[in-house]
Amino acid sequence: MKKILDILSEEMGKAFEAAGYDASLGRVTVSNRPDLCEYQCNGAMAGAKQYHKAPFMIANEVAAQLEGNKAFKEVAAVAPGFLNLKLSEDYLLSIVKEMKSAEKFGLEAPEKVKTIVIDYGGPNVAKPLHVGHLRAAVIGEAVKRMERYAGHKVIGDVHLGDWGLQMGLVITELHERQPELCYFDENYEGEYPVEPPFTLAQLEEMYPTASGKSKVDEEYKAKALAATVQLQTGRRGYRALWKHIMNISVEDLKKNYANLDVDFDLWLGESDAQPYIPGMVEKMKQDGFAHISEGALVVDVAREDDKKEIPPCMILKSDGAAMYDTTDLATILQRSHDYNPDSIIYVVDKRQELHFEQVFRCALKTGLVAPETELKFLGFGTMNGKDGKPFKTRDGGVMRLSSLIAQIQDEMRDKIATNEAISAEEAEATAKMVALAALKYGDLSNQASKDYVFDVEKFISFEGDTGPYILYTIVRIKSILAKYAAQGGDLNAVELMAAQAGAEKQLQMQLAQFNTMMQNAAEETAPHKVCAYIYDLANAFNHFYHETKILGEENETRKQGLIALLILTRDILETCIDVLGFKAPERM
RNA sequence: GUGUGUUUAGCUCAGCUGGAUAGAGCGUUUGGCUACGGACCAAAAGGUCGGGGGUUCGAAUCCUCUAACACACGCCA
Repeated sequence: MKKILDILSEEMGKAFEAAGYDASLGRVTVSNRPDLCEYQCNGAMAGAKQYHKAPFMIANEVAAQLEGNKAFKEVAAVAPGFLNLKLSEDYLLSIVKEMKSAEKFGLEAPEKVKTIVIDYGGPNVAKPLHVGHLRAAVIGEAVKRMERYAGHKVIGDVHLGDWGLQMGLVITELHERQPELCYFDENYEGEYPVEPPFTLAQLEEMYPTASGKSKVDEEYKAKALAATVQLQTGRRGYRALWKHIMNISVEDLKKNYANLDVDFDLWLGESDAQPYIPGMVEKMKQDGFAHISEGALVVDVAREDDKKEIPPCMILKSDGAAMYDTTDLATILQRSHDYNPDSIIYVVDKRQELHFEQVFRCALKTGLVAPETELKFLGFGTMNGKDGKPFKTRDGGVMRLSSLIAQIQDEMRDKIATNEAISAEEAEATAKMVALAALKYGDLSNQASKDYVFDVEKFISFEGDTGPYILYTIVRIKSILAKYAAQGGDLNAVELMAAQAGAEKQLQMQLAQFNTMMQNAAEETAPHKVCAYIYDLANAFNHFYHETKILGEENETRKQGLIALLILTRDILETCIDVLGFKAPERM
């Protein structure tokens, strides 16, 4: 169904036309002066110059044309030329009713259904998830769900970091510790053991140790680099070790992501793009795109009109190994081959923007994807502590994601436990649900591209612009509906009614904005707009709630109308939080 | 050095393709439960929108200069 502002703009456009002006001047927006009107049109002022006429006169002429219009209860021309509008309650009702019966509450299917691959997560195997991975997961998941709700075909890929130097580092460290293992014997021809030679905990400890050593020990680093190349070029024992690392690590990653209610359609990684590398490199050479520069094989991606120098894309390092340019390019080729996507969206730390700029240019230049393919970099900012500096543990270390989540869940459990007589199991489950909402809403309500302050106290608060406040509102609605049903009311037999009071009308108008908001948020891949919307909606509801007697309403028809409004509000709120990636409990 | 981003109330942030008196939350002050969840609601105080210049009937928003901070800038990812 059409968006309410388009419907109103159309009516207004007709009035402009009837008065002898361009219909495009009739654009209607939500009022920024709610004390004066509900909607407004500023077209008279915009058209004043074009028609050499005082804006106020134009506004008056247009207002006269809207005399008796069914959509507007009131149209006022105000100096210097504003058209202040109030909606007819009956007309608003017709819109809200249509919305209620429409699929996806009136959100129209996109003109073209796009196939979108979304690359988020980006965890490195052999390394525990830390807070830095949180934003990618949370934002990526929301964007995935948003685009899917908007009607696109969306494929989420975790894109594991499983093919770089970190693997060489782990292998080297293991060699230092257990050189006798058969994996290191180049003459070994038998089967390798099924059981891995290390546990998850050992693995997680080995990587940072190795990483630390390589930074101070040149020889050690050289070994790790060599091991990386050997792994990539297929050394049997290293591949077997790699497989062990993968198995252990991916299992753990899946568990962690499941805790966040983040799920990927694809668990591919850099290594899966490996088969595409040789052909890709060969073709880049043949087509004359790749050349040797300072010992490495590169593709120039600089352009004449660049404001700054863009370094070339590095296809192979001077030692012949692939690096992240290479795997990202090969991954594009792979995705193009597997899904022929219209769009690939990368939800990645914004500090990698230049790298992806190079990769995108290279992919387009060398023809890895069709020229019309959209390669989109959705960079997110850093999570800072309250001091404004990157988020760390108390002793300055990197905080593991699981610790962070556990901490928030603990605090949430304490809060909920102080309330009512809820069973321990329910309290536990509810605490997890509310904690997740707090965490995700806290992140998503900020613009993704900006750095933001991660303030646990603020996020888990039940007051203000927080996840728990949104959940609280939903739970409150559910509670009333449950009571209504318990009193013998039939939730399926209620019908919306025209608003009778200001707060009720405000609520209906807010509901009517849903499709506008969702389309806009999806087009702009902006989850924070969904957050802003549900916050406004929750406020509109709570305001209405405090003004209106619902279950105590004596007129049965009116009571049913109010219940119907509650149901729609609940449904919209739950749809929105589902898109954001969290859920509301039945009570809390 | 070059480029990108940020700068809006004490703090954390919104502000849609330029429009009326720049909005929220937290914090501060005050008021509201014998109605359906007071984990709520209502109200007040608080801002030369980093600074200068320009475009426009009209600028937080567009252009330009400038300051501070953050980030990035070939063989890690």
